[in-house]
Amino acid sequence: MADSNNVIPAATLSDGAFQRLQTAIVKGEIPPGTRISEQFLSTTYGISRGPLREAIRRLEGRRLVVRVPHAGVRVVSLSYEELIELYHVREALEGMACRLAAQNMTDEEIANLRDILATHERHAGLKANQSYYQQEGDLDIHFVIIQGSKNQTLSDMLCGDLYHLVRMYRYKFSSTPKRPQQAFAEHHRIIEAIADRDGELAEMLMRRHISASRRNIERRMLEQRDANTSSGGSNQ
Amino acid sequence: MADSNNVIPAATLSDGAFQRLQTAIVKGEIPPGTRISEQFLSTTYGISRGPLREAIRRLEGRRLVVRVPHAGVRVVSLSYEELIELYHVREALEGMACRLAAQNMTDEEIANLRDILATHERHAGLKANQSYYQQEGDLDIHFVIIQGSKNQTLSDMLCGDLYHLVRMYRYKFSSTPKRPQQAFAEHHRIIEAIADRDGELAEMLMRRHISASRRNIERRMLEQRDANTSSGGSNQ
DNA sequence: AATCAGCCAATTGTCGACAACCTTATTGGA
DNA sequence: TCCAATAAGGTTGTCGACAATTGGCTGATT
Repeated sequence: MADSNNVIPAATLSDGAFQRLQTAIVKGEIPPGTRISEQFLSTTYGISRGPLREAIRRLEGRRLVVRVPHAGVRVVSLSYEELIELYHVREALEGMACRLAAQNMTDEEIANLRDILATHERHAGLKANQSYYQQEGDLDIHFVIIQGSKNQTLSDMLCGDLYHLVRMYRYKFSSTPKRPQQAFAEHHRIIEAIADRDGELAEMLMRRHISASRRNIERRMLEQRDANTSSGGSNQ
Repeated sequence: MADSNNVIPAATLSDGAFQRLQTAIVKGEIPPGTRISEQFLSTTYGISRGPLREAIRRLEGRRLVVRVPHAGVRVVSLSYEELIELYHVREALEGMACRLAAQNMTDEEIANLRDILATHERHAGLKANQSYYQQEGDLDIHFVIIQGSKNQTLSDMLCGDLYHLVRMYRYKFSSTPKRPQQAFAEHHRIIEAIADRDGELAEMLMRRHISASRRNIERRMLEQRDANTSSGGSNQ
């Protein structure tokens, strides 16, 4: 999902391996930093090393795996700095998506957006509010807004490569006590701006929303580094 | 160039083919829409089809080529709509880059930026002003500002994939009479904002700058469509 | 005991051949 | 004359085997 050409049932072995590997990486089934053995996957998937290598090269082009010549490939593992960089990119891109969504979404789509928010509200009321972040795809406010921009290029970048990459790391930092309620209120205001067709405001609110998430991560990471003063830090 | 890992002298045949192909595509030596024959390139580059296919798959992951199973791959060819979409993405991303550049560039780098602008001014004075757009790499204002953001992820996205893709199509529409002088003035204001460390203003100016280019393309494309009313438009 | 040299196993990189599929030219019929 | 079915040719997809390089292990030397 999230990819437009994913309904096609794998026209070729390489395509199949690519799809399986991408979803496996992106859903966290293969943890970041894991070394990928060609021979192992070859026997696991029941295909030759040829198509498998081609699939891996495609992943490499998408920056989902990192390869060092003659040594092997590993699932990409974001350092703290790279995660922050990613949030800056998200802020810019999703802000733009939000602006475009305000001018391109249909009234029905906006109504649907409101429904999703209401559903989340009910769930948040009776269940643990940390699950607010666990929604995916059509149930994720961000995802729906991005699709609503009607900009295919933007959607592909945000939903194909970045979306799941960010999701992989979201849970790590989303457990700040007050943050979920705050995020909920922010989402509410963003949707209202879109409903008002106020692209400028919608973009600004979305950027603030993501920027707040980023600062939240920065703060928590600093605390974490203070906790263990020796040998702190970045993975990999 | 433009890629951070390009100085490495091709540790493997596949890497070499990837670099050669990427630069060839991105510099326009292989025009958009051209069909790529594996056998031809295999003999041309003097390597087997295996590594070559892996290189192509990497290009595919970067969306520089598009492939239809069992039929072959073609160099990506942007339709009018996709080009416009790309400009929206650029506006968001380069705007952010500009904001970050204003807060992260060193004084020396800013001075260098001013020098480049002055050089362009002299060239524009005595030579045809259309060549203003032909600068590349370190001589391109946009390129230098993006690098100045010190955000590696952002730089990779903008300079690796999008930068050359946009350049491929720039010449097509850049020949509007008054546009170059206007662009020059806009660049001047942007650099001043960066020098003032005013990220907010720098971002706004850069976004206006790119937005103006986009509207320019939209207008020219409309004229072009009016000219030949029958069978207008998008390639592919 | 620690370090460095050299060897060995394992993994990655490359190749040529075969199979499957698409494209195109040709031929026959309407 | 035009369209459609068919067959030939060529291109892409897949495979197994071989070569090259890396990383770790053993063991000798200081």
